[in-house]
Amino acid sequence: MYQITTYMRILLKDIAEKLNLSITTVSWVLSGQADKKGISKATQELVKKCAEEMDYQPNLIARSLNIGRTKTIGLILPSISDDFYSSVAREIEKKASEQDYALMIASSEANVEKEDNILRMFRAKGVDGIILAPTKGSKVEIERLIKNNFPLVMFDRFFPELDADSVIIDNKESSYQLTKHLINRGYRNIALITTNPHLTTMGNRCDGYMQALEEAGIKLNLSLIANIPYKNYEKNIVKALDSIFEAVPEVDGFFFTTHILALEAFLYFNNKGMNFNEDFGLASIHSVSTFKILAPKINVAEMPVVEIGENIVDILLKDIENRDSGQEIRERLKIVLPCTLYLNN
Amino acid sequence: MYQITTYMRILLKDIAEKLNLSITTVSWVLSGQADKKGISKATQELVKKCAEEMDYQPNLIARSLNIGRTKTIGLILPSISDDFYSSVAREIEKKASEQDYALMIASSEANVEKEDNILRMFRAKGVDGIILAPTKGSKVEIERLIKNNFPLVMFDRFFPELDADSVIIDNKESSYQLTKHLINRGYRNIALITTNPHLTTMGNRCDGYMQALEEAGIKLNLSLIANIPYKNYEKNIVKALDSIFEAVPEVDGFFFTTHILALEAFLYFNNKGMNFNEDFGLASIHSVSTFKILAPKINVAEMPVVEIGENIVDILLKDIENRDSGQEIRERLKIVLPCTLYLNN
DNA sequence: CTGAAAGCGCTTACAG
DNA sequence: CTGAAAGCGCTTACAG
Repeated sequence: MYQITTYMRILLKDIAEKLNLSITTVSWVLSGQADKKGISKATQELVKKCAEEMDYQPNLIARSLNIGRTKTIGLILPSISDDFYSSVAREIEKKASEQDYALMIASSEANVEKEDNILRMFRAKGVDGIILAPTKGSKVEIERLIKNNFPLVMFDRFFPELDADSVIIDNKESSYQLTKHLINRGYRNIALITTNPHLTTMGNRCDGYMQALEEAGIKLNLSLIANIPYKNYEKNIVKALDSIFEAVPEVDGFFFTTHILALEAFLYFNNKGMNFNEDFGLASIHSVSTFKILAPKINVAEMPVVEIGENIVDILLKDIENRDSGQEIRERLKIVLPCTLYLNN
Repeated sequence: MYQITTYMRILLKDIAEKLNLSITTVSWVLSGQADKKGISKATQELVKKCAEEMDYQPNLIARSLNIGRTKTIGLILPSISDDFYSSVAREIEKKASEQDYALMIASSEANVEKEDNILRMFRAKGVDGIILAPTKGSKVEIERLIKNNFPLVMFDRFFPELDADSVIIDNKESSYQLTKHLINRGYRNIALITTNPHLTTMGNRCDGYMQALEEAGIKLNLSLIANIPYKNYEKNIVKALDSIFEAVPEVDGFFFTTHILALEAFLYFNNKGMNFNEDFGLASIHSVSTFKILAPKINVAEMPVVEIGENIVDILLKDIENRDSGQEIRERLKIVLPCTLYLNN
């Protein structure tokens, strides 16, 4: 049998042979079960010292194969480098590592096929649970996991038809509050700049906008609504803004359903030499730090990144525990976290 | 023996039993060695069809234990959410997944102990190689890996005393060019805003600054040099800028050794109501997209994120191949990539 | 063309 | 207080 040359690695066997003990005894000591198994203190000391000296590192692959757990969770993001996703990833990693879980991360690039492949790969690699910011499209693979009671938490996006644990924000309420605030401040021709409104997350944000208009008795002006295709949004938003300014020159406000679009619009305004901070009422779901300089008067509903990360990991680890202890499948948790509103007058 | 209840998983054994074949045969077909081993086409078809129908997923943990390889690489970053690091992480994931490698990611939080723990954890989990943006401090664990010829590539920071593969940028040259450009444009009192100058990376950037001054016959003014402690840099930079403006009111330029400090300085300038784009010559190593609006005239040396990611993965996979084929230890590669300069006049 | 069996490095029920 | 042995689910040298 051919075994790949790997550099010298100390095994339980090596320690056992050196000390004239059985592998069993060594394993028990090093896995902290020595007292439970009644190993003498003297032996415990010997084993620990020897393991230290030889710089023993357990082979966790072997352990995983044996116990059926890897202490690893898988995270699937549409994009690793996106500001929001990478912030959530950071919180997830932090929380997970506190509980001794490692993190595998992969990018679906907003592509269902890739997402499915990653889901299958993660399962094949034996992750204990999966965290997913899903992309749109067929959900066969996800449904299979849920049906099998595989620990899975979705976030950011929400699919009412899937009975999965999920952590999202109060999309409609925050959007409603932001739009209402703009209206209260006297703006009447508020454009809605969004992307992918067919996704529940984005759809709810649009709903909030519309509800605020309706309550104020402002008629919806379709010329003020821009649905930016996400692919090449940098180009598409230029066209969309051009046509809004052409069709509705009296536009006096902008509600952006994501900070990414807001940022891109600022670039557009800036290129056009517009004094957009003075001339328009601005609002956006989420922000980045540079908004403080770029658009100091923008109204923002800030996503609670830390809480999102914490909730996700809490739920997932509970799921994992549950499954390991053979519990009944409990009802899925659907967490909705409030955004923090930063309103200017 | 107690085995954790995991949901029904199809094994090679299940397929073998169903088809009245041996596990060996099934394994050979599914791992693409059927022709080599002379399995009849008919059997091949049967096996493939059955595996498909039963939705067979190989247990990669078992495979890994057997072959001593996991097809997984580990990535250690000081911070996952940092703009530069998450961009590099994205490229690494992309390149790695193309080659069928998965990515484990962990954050050292710029803490040597954590870094060491992660290195040990990654090894225990059997990653095939490690990519590391190292933090300062003792390098015992890294040296051990290098000594053992474990596939390892460092990036962003460089330690001359470590004989490791590394991918960095031309820190001194880019800094020299940026500073020289400011001088050519007539600025004479250029402040140097840096952090951690004892790190080779940052030290080289400072050297570039000093070389440009020296060549121009400008005497180094220590009052214009600010070394911002990285911890709480948001607070520390305020103090540092305050004292620069107090000590050298005629300061007319700023060279930032990282975009993070530049961004924070813009916030400061902005809060003070300074017209910093008009009054100062600005330069920075790396940027973020909002610089286009915030500081349209800043001179920038842009880090080649894509090339960095590609080089890292290329080298690491070559290291892995090398070790697996039992090659001699080849000389370590120390790649220095040029930044792209964006100079304004 | 196909299979029985050993082995990867652990964990743990069972025996003494 | 300690150990021999089975098993986790694969891969593969060897035999036929």
